[in-house]
Amino acid sequence: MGRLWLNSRMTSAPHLDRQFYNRPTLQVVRELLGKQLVRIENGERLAGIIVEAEAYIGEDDLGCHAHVGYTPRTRVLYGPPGHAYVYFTYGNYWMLNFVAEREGFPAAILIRGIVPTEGIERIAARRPGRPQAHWTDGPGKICLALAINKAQNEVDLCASETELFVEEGVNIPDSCVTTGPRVGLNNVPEPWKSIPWRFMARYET
DNA sequence: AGCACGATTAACT
DNA sequence: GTTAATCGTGCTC
Repeated sequence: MGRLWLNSRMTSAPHLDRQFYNRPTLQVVRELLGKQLVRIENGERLAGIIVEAEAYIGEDDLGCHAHVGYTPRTRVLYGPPGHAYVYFTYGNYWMLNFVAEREGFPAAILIRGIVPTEGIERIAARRPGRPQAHWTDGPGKICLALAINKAQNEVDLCASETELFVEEGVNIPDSCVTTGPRVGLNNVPEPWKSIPWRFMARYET
């Protein structure tokens, strides 16, 4: 895959709109593969192609934070789609999610892997001493690399002037997509522990 | 007020 | 493969 065409005319690349997120979560996750995540930091674009994501769908999903219902933490999940849900875990790491489905139904997509495309030097500076292949190959690493934390929680991904959004990227054919159980749900009962809501793209730069 | 646990990472054996 | 680090969240007392 060559250089992304939109790099040379980025000002014309539109944010994905709210209707993109206002759909069944599994459909949104699949279509997010290959899209470009963009973080505007001090006017500079930091970006990467999304290659791994997971779905967390509703209060019935015991792996989803919304299984505890409406709390201060899960409030954003019940809000309108197309917003960021950023939470803190393991005492160290931030996790970036996108809210999906209609307002009132709590669902989110965890961004687990991206391939950096823009702002490489700034990203590298935040991942000192580590090989490029491991800069953004985990949900906590993405937030470190792109300077995402609680300040980005509840950010509107669809607003015209937003610091975080998704735009068109590259096509990922079905032949390059694999699915499997979500990661890290060790104490979650079946079937939620093993349901194949993790989506991964084979993507060669 | 105290407790158990976590949608992880990096370092270690 | 195993494990420590580290603290916000939600639950119990």
